[in-house]
Amino acid sequence: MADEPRSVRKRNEILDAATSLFLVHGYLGTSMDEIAALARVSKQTVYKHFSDKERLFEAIVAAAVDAAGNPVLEKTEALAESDDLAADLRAFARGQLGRVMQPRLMQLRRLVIGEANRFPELGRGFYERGAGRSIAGLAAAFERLTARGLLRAHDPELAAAHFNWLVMAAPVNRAMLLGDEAIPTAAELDRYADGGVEAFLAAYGVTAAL
Amino acid sequence: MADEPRSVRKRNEILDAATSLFLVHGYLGTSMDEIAALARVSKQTVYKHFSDKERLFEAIVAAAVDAAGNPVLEKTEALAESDDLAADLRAFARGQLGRVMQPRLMQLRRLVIGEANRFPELGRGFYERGAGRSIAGLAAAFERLTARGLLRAHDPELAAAHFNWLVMAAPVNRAMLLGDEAIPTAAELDRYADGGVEAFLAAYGVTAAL
Amino acid sequence: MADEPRSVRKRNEILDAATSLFLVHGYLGTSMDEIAALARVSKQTVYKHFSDKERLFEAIVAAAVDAAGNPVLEKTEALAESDDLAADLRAFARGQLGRVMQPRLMQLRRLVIGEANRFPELGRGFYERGAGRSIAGLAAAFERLTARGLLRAHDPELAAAHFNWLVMAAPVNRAMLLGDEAIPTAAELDRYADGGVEAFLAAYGVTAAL
Amino acid sequence: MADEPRSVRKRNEILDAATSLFLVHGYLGTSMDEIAALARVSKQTVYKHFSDKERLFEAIVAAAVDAAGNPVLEKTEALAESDDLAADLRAFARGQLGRVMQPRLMQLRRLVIGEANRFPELGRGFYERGAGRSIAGLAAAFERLTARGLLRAHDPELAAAHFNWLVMAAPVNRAMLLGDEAIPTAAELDRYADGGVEAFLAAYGVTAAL
DNA sequence: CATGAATGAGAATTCATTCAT
DNA sequence: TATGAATGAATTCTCATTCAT
Repeated sequence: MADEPRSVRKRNEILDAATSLFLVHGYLGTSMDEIAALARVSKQTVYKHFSDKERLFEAIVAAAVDAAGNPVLEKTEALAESDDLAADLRAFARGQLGRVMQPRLMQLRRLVIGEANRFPELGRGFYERGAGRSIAGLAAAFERLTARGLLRAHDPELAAAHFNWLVMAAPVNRAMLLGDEAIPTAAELDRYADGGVEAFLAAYGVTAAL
Repeated sequence: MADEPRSVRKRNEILDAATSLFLVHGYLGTSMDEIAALARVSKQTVYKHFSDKERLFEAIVAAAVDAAGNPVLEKTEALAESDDLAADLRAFARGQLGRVMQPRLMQLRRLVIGEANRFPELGRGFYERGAGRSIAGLAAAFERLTARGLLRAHDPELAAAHFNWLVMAAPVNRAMLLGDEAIPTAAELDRYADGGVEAFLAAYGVTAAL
Repeated sequence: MADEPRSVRKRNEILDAATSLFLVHGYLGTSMDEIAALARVSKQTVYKHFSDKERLFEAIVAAAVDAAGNPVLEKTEALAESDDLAADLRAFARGQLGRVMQPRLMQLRRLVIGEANRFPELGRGFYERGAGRSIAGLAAAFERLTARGLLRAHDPELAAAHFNWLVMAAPVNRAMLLGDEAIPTAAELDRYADGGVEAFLAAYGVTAAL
Repeated sequence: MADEPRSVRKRNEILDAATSLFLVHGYLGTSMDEIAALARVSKQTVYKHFSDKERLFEAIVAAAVDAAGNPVLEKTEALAESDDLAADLRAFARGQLGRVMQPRLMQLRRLVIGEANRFPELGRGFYERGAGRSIAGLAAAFERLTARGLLRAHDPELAAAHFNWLVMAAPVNRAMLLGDEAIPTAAELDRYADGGVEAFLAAYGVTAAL
């Protein structure tokens, strides 16, 4: 771990430098010189590892998306077998929202959206690993929960999207447009999550039928 | 009107050219030369009208946001006095979603988000005239509807946000990341709208209580 | 006088504007646009009166040199017939020094020196109407005064140069290099003048021989 | 010495090229392209060594002023202990005048004066290392010589200025305004020097009192 | 006659990329 | 392997000057 080859260490330093620059200044707003300088590496070294600025950028974003992770599948699988759905949905919602609203992820989302014309594949990757995966996982869970009689989701895909965005859309949209200072505190995020879950259960829950 | 002064005509041609270029290639990706060429105007003329690239960009975005309009207030006021809430909400949702999902507006949203670090005021303006205004108008309407016994929105602001994003979030988010080819057809948009309204009424409607 | 033709008035406004700009920013540092704007005249009007930027500049400097005047000849003629040489030399020195040290003239001198490579004739004109003329006038006076036995100037030309620069050189050189804030007060200038005259008389006067 | 690093050699070539161009065409009249071309260096290399045109200019002038030197202090110290004042003053005057009147120094003086508005510090530096230092050194010497009874300089500072300008002012002023062709020959300069010294001694010497 | 526009070049500065060393 | 230099084009912006209207 401390003994990884020089080359790998340099590569990571380049990735780190490039990531923080690209996230803040965008693709065109970041120069290879700045990246090399921040990574304290010669420009040649950068080009040795990444043949292109485009390729470097794509590697950056892919790595950042990966790093952001989205361990939703394990959680939705657990959700499908929940015994206290309201509580478990709340916990799930809080977890997901807190993860998504990290400043770095917000910046990454802005970056990917801003470059969607230039790098369409990045947008697709971001979507698929992000909201797409969440909604797919939720849809499977909601289908199972409906089968178990704990939910009434005739169209599980749609219900999953509704759940996802009831929880996320408002803070995400604000943060996209209003900048990182508009990112709510953890407590506020919890309220967004709880409010979304409450509305979702009112719409799709079975307890309402009592 | 056909006789407006040359100067005004030129100015508009510049604005048009700059808008289409900025929307597609972004701020840094668009050069003043390209703008002048597309407007079939000399660079000097561009600079005589807009002292700066930054100022030209801001003017572009402000004009585009204005042009996008958002005549939500009249509509939410009508909504507040609705006699057939389900139908009227559906109509409202369809109208808003169709308006918001116009390709040009999608591009503008991508642009503003991508440049939010460089031009924070633009993000704020976009938010306030867009989702912000919609939600505010809806909140007022929902408060009135709750008073009239047609809705149960204890927290009208939150209910408004929920309505807005139940209808919009899924297609907007997809289009942001997946590009204009991901913009659904009108029929699909109507389904999104109807599905969102249905979920909203299930959660906040009074008919469920019957 | 109040009724001079429009054209002449405009011409003077252009000259005024150009003068103040050229004096401060130099030839290359001043643009025709700025001149036209400051004169509140269209650029065409500027070009109607002065076919060229070069020609305008030359006209400016010539006019400024003329305006600075140098009414030295009348005074040196009077000097030649002085009955109280010490007092009259002092008065003359003070007058000349005060005239030369006006900020506008200092700026003009800087300008002409700075552009001496580009506009050699301007330097020549400035020299001839300035120090050159003063020294020539003084030389004639000193020759007469020597003939009258009031001075011992075997080489009147050299003595005139010595007089001129004993009085002027120190403050002029300082002001050239140290800027207008280094221009001495009137009282200080008088001391420079008196000191120069005193040294001159010690070197060239006849009273010392008593 | 022949083996100095490439980088240093390039830097010096840039400095040389920039100096000769700036001296002749001034700050605005010289372009970075011309400098790079004359130095046979790419523009990037220029910018890698000097981040700015302004900074390059300042470096040029500072280096030129330094290179001009002004080893006046040693000489004035020797002067203070002179046994043959007239001869030593003449030698000193001839040396200083010859040094100051070098064409390159004249050009530098014109440049600094012409840019005194844009670069005030350069004017100050030039003054302090030039006339200012000379006069200060002379003043100290004259004070000592007065104490030794070889001179009558009640106000040594003023006497020093008088000496300096009696020798220098006429040719310097002519050369400033009339261009390098007006620079006198060495023989003429010697006559200027001798004439100045003679007048100075007539005014401030003690032999006159015999 | 005077304004707005056009021209065409040139300014400073920066860029991504590649070649020497 | 990595540094400095080179390249060659592109960027924003300004300039002097000239047409049209």
